[in-house]
Amino acid sequence: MVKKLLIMEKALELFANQGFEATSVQQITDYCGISKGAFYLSFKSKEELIIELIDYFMKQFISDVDYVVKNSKKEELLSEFFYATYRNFHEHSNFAKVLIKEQAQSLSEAFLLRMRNYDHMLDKTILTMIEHLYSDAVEHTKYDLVYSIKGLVNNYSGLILFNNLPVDVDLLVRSLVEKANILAQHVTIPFVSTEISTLLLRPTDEKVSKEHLIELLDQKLNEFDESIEKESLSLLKQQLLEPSFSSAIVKGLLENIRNHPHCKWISYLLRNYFEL
Amino acid sequence: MVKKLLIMEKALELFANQGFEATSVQQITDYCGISKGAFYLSFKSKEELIIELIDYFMKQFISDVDYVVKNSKKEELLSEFFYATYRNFHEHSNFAKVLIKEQAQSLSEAFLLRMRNYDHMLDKTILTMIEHLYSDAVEHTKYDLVYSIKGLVNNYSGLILFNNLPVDVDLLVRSLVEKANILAQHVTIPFVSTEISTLLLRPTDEKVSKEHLIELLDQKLNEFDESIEKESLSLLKQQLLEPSFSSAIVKGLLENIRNHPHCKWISYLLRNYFEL
DNA sequence: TATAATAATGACTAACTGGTCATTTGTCAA
DNA sequence: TTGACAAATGACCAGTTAGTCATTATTATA
Repeated sequence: MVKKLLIMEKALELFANQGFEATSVQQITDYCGISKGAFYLSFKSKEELIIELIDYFMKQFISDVDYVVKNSKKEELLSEFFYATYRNFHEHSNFAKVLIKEQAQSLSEAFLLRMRNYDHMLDKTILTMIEHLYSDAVEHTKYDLVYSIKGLVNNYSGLILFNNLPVDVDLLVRSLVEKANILAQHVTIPFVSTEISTLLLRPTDEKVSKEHLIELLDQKLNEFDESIEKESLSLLKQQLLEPSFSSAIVKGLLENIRNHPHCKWISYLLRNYFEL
Repeated sequence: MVKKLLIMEKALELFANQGFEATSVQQITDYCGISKGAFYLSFKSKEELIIELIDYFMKQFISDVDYVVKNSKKEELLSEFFYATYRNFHEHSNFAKVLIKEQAQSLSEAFLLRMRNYDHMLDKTILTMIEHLYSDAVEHTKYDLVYSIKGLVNNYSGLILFNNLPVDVDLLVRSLVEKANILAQHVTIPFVSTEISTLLLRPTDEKVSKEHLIELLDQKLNEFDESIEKESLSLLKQQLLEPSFSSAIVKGLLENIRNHPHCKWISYLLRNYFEL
């Protein structure tokens, strides 16, 4: 299983520099110092690799940002959001580069749908943040604001990533916070109206079923040795099967697993399921 | 020569849908209904095709926007800028898609440098616009504003192009104008400072030499039959060799050729050369 | 040590890539 | 009708691609 991560890391590096299409499996295996056959023991195709990469990093990114948004004090919410975003882009800069490069690229339909799905989740998180911050004041402009904020993030990220700019993180965040606030307070003419937003924010995204969550929990339970994490996962499974704990306890249990990289996603899903 | 345009058009369509790397010369020639050999009679390589595409459309785009910026009344300047931008993106939507998709893509070094060059020209035009509009009021934030405005354009363009949104152009422009004005008036914490801008806006771009302009003029003169355009070009060449006309006359001559698609670029270069 | 099970290899395939060039086709004037 | 020239063809080349699989190496178990 460690080999899989090696391949993902090295491949990501190559993708970030040359693009997905322009990087061959041979190049990846050479760069990893493994044989071509070994690659196909870990991934059943080159496309599966890119999809796993997308899943791996987007799940972390979205869980992280969503947690921050839902657990920050109002006065720090916006800056915490931008810090979280920057942190993710910075720590996984190769992935960020691939993301920006390949954003609209065709690749496969499967890839596109997946990306749109994650994008949509991020939209919802940002919308939640905006509603919480400005409530009724931005009723007519909130969807427009979502895209403006995403736009700000994309612009400055691209600028920084592809020009290797020296970054004063605090300045960057202050600058972004100011812009977001300014736009929220002064914009009166939204381009993305409520009508248009219905075209963008697709109506239904499949509700995560209890069964699916339990399946995921079982999977994770097998991965862990005895630990706080394992115990927490086990208790969360109990709560799923028959609710008995108070929401404070559930929240605490989620907190226990939150910081383990392999639990961020399940933690995000459960937090939404329990509506915490 | 008409075949060259056919190839460019059809290839652009494929590039917009599949990306440059993912489109083969075979596909292009099949789509054009010509043989592979015929392709190589028009372009000496696949890369030359993409470079010619970039040149063809970017020259039109930049000349157009630059003209609008330098010839609009102050109160309409911003909206004229956004209209011009939208018009170009809309009329050449396939090129716009390629541009957004392939923006950061590796491709070749030659391609990258070329793109950066055009990008830089656009930056300068936007900067000129901002300085003219807000003068001293944005002294510390103007570089940041350049990237914010470019960001706005990119975001909304991407949104519209890749989601096939129905567009109310007037609304779009009003919305963008408002945002630009709001940012210009309220932003106090620029991320792109004067220092950082020196890293982005490269210091020197080779000054277009008089000889180069004359060469271009001669080239265009051969293309035209007797016409107002040809006469204007000829007079402009005279003016280059030994200035005698007043700037009003020169401006009029430039106006004569401006709208001919093959003259937009030379018109842009001359306008900058004569500092009109 | 012997046996079974798993991990890893890299030569191989079939399909496709950008690009070439001897050959054919089409279009003129004589 | 002929001949000269340009335009267009597509079989072909050498190289690369994603993916396979018989073979070999490594490890664990008894």
